[in-house]
Amino acid sequence: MDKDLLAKFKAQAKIAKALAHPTRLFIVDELSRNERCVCELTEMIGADASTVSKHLSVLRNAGIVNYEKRGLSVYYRLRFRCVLNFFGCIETVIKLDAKERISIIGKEK
Amino acid sequence: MDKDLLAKFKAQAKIAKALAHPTRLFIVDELSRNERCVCELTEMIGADASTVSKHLSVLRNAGIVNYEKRGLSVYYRLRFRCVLNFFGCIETVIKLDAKERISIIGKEK
DNA sequence: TGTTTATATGGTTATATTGCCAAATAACCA
DNA sequence: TGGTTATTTGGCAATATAACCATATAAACA
Repeated sequence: MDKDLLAKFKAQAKIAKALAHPTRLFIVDELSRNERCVCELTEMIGADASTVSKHLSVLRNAGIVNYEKRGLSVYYRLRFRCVLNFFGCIETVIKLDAKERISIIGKEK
Repeated sequence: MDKDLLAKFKAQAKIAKALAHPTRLFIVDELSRNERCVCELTEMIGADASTVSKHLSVLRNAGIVNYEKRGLSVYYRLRFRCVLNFFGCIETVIKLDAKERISIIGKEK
């Protein structure tokens, strides 16, 4: 595979990977409505604060979110709303998949 | 987190995860132009055929690709072109990120 | 039937990811 | 200054992923 092409796909994969976790998708979804501090997200998610912080660092590292410290809290924001477009498509995949699965029941080995 | 919401994000994460590898992104990109058999993809990618086959099984499993056996070969096709929309956004993230990184050089600790 | 070719699967090893706890850092306030 | 709260970081154990080799399956054809 061509070197430049490979670099492009590596960069893309990094971002897809950053989104590839239920907790991080929840965070992105939540941030699409409002900025949120870590403690709010931690409360909503119900995991250890350090776990949430690490998920946020993955999103930060991929360039998907921004943050701003105000007082004791760190507020995170979505940097690109277009990330959300992805999910429209994903929903298509999931729904069609569910439909086909129903029509296929009993046909699979 | 709500149970249904969690299930939704798990389903979405499965698809994002399936896309989160350079080789699989290459495959999706290639299939967006044309159907391809495993041997063609293997040739282009330059990895072991078993490795490519496993990547394809990940994409199959996530519902992203379809396949059809003809003779000795198995031809894979993209099931949803909308998956490609994602990459427009990803490119935005990557490019803006590169720009900002340049303007930040020397400012990072 | 036996051989060849294309794919898929099982097994193994190396590496990466996840989640928690404990400890460090940083801002605020008494 | 010392204490409190919010967040991040380091470390560790459990689990998942990726790549290869060897093997199994399946179609084509002599």
